Amino acid sequence: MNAAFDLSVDNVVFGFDGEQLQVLLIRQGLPGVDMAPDRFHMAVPGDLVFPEEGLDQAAHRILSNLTSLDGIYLKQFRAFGAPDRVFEEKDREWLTRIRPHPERRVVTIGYYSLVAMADYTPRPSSFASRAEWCPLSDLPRLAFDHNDIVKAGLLQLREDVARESVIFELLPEKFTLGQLQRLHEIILDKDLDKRNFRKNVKRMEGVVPLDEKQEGVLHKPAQLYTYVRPQ
Amino acid sequence: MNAAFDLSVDNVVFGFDGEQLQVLLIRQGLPGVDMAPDRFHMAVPGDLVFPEEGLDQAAHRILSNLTSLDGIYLKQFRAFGAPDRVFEEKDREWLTRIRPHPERRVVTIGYYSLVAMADYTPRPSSFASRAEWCPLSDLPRLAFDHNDIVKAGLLQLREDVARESVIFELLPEKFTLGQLQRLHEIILDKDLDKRNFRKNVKRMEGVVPLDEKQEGVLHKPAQLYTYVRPQ
DNA sequence: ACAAAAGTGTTGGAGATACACCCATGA
DNA sequence: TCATGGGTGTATCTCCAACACTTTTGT
Repeated sequence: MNAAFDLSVDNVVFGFDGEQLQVLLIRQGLPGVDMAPDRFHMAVPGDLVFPEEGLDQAAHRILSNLTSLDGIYLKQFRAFGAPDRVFEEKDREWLTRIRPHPERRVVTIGYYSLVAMADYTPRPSSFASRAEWCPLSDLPRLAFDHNDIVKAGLLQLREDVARESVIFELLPEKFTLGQLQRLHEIILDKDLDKRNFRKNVKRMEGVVPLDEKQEGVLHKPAQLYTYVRPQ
Repeated sequence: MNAAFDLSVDNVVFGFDGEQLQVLLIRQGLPGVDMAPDRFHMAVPGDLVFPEEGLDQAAHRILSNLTSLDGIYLKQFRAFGAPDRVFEEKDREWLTRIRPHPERRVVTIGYYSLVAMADYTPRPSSFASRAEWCPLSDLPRLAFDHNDIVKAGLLQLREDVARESVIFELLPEKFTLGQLQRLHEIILDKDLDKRNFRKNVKRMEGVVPLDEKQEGVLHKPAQLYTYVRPQ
């Protein structure tokens, strides 16, 4: 009855390269230790919440520590608390080496975040010996229940794209309507009609054309747009 | 750095009486102790998660314990983890008397649930010395951050009403289209046109007319309907 | 000249909105 | 007979889906 939990935050960071959605993964290693290749897992960047820290605050701190990504959009989407979240032997081993209370049950709060890959290059640090983008369509087996967490994050993203204007976080500051459309198509996983899509964009607040065109492309250069948050 | 958290679940239970939305509250008392009236708070039914228990499971168990409501719709909507969630003196005092580790920071997972008030009469037990319905429009100051939790639960409910067919959980087994419309109006907080609303219902799966009419009302009795979950 | 993506309008159908009157019952 | 909510249809408008050709650039 003397329940004590560890609390963590896991960030599903989506990036967009103009082609496909990617997820930011870290390699769970130990500082200064070379591990056998089958002894670690890839994972979503997450860590324990500090005793005196709010959840959103923790999510930002942890993401910044592990990937040097700062001031980005982060949204809590769900708690994951199955008692058997940590079920693989090598996950348990890793916890034993890095956590003060490795046996403790840990409940995690899932956040998703969006990043324009062009604008940010993540730099690993701390216990993440590498941080890298991985195409969503090609995810490996991840640590703990992180495959579920990514899947749930994607579902939430899909729902949010329609209502909020979250999506612009994934684009560089200057973008073409083609990029915007491709991104919609990828997130919603369905094809959209170009002319209809452009009509909708015209009706949309905040998408403003610049006095600038694409350069260095091997086709007709597109008009560049930017997004200014309404109000 | 030796973080240990308590983890709880709080259930925002919405009920509908045909007139307005209500929320189920418990009076946080101590078993067998008469407390001065200003020494307790009303609260949403919640309690600590057991060490070996899943979150959804805990939500059901706790709700059942505190209110004798079983097998009802429950949906996780958000975690609340501000470090200062417990800031009132009397909340702290209450925790001291009832919790093994009253000083521990507690993070709570918010669930909302829906109940047809006509079909369920909650019965209090355990440390809730009373469970009662309270109109949403007339909420008192609640314990901890429970006012925020209720507000967030309502927002989530609003979003879910359109997509899912959650709403029928709030109605008795047999209901009139008038009741269904009023419920929509209350949840969405806007007036709907009767004829248009009825057209939409006709297009909706699962709403089937019964061979029965309202009785004992002082106006033209309405056709009764029931909801059968599609498939 | 060719390849590759950008850009541009119209039409038909479905769904949303707005609107006003008669009906059945209990008191 | 009156008060109360139940029940019904039509016209208009807006939004959505379907559809094909010309333009501009780099190679």
